[in-house]
This record gives sequence, C-alpha cells and structure tokens, in this order.
Amino acid sequence: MDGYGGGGGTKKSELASELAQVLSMVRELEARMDQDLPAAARELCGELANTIDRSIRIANDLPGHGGSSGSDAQAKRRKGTGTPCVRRQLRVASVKDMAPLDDGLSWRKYGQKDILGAKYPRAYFRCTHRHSQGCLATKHVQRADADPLLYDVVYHGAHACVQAAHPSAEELHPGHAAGGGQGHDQDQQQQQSSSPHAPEPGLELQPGLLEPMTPDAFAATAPGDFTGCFPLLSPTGVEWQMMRSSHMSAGNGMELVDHLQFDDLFTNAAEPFHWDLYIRG
DNA sequence: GACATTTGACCGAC
DNA sequence: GTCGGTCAAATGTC
Repeated sequence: MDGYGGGGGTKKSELASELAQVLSMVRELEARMDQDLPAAARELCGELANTIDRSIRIANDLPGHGGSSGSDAQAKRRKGTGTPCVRRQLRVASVKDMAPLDDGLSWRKYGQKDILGAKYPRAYFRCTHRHSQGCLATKHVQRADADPLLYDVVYHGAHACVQAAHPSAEELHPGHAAGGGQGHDQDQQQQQSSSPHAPEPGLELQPGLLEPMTPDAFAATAPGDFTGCFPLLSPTGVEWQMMRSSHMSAGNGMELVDHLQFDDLFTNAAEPFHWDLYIRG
C-alpha cells in the first residue's frame, strides 16, 4: 500500500509531491522556531495551509477515496480476530527529537512483514493490554516509500482497555498525586516508560481544559479559541501543527476549514477519538 | 524475572 | 501459489 486509494498515477505523484513540500516546510518551520523568527514562521504557516489544502483536494479526486482501499479489502478478508471494523489511517511525519509513532498508548510489536512492492517492511502492533484487558486494538505501521521519515499508520479496532479512557490530571502528573507513584501498577509504569506522554517542560496541563477532542471538536471550535494557546495533539504533534496551519489564512485572521477537510485527515472521524490536550503555559 | 522485540512458521483469502 | 496478518518460540533488555 502506498497511500490512499492506490489509484491514479499522476494524481498520486502530484499528491506525493505536495506532501513532500509540506514536510520540507514543516522542517523549515521547526528550524525557524529555534531561531525565534515568528514572522517568517507565520509566513511558512500560510504556505503550509495552502499546500495542505491542495493536497486534500488532490486526495479527494483520487479514485477510491472514501471507499475500500487495498487495506480495507484485506481487513475484510481477515476472519475471526474479533476486531471491530474500525479503521483510521494517518500519515505521520517524524520530526527530530520526537517519537514519530508515539500516540500516547502502549503498543506491543507482534510481527513485521515485507510487503510486496513496498521498500520498507510493515510492522504490526497490538495493544499491550490485549491479554490482561482483552483490548483488541491493533495498528500497522509502514514507512512511506517516497520519504522514510513519513509513516503510514493504520489503526484497527477500538481500544477497550483502561488506557483508552481519557487520563486524569493525576495520571498525567503522577508526581503531584498524594502518595507518589509507589502504588502505581505495572501497566501505568509501562505506559509512562514506553510513551513519553507527559507534558514537556514548558507545557502545563490545564485540567479545566482537558477535554476529549475529536476532529469535529476542532472544526467546531471558534477561531478566537486558538489564540494564545495551541494544544499539542498526539500521535505526533505534527498533525496538529499541520491542522493548525490549516486554520490560518493570510494576515492575522483565522478561518476554519470545513468539516470535510478534517474528516479527510481521519478516515473514521465519526467515531470519537480521544486526544490529549495540553496548553502551553 | 518480567516484558518487549525479532523472526520464521502458520493460516486464510484470493 | 502468493500475499498479508498473526502466532509463538527464541532472544534481548531492563
């Protein structure tokens, strides 16, 4: 599998070209943030928004969009795993010093396969709590042929384990809880060790703002709500940066992209997806 | 020792 | 027979 819908040669390469452009701009943006050049960064955000918009339109024109891709057909072909037919596909860019595939949940790798026609093998992960809690969520991760720093991540099934529930402030800040971490069970320790999900220095959790976020929730957020505080999204934060840039138009104003564009970023946006929201303090 | 990862084998769909 | 997905034993890491 190499993308979305598996069709259309020129459209596909056009889309790949646009996405490569987005990636290079994100990296440039990252570099300029280090140099503290907000004006240049803002200009880049505008370009990013335009490029993402073009990419989405191209993706919409690809044959098979919204229908059954190769992976869907293969998923249907699978039998008897009990995995609900829930599938989300994301393309994730890895950024320096950022775990590219950390989505805040703990996964255990159970297999890897060379995929026909793909340059890189596909890795298979399932929820760490599959046996202890009967969680049937799985995900498949594969590097994109065009750019090794891009990963196609396909989620199958919904988490039924405790970690799927939104973490409380105490869970996110165990050191702040009375009694410390002595009583924490192994699962929590595992989650902390395998996923550096705690807020980074400089990121403060604001419990009052801790709400499950869905793509629709973002689309429904009033433009003014974005000023001053930019939540970082799992799985990588990059998606959020990209989405956020989609909200920015030229100048100081902001505009919302329509729901369809958000839904296109999440192949199954209808089902609630719990994001972790941190506010830069 | 407990847990995660690796890797070859196996299974079912096509 | 081929392919993608999963299993499970062997191995590695903490």
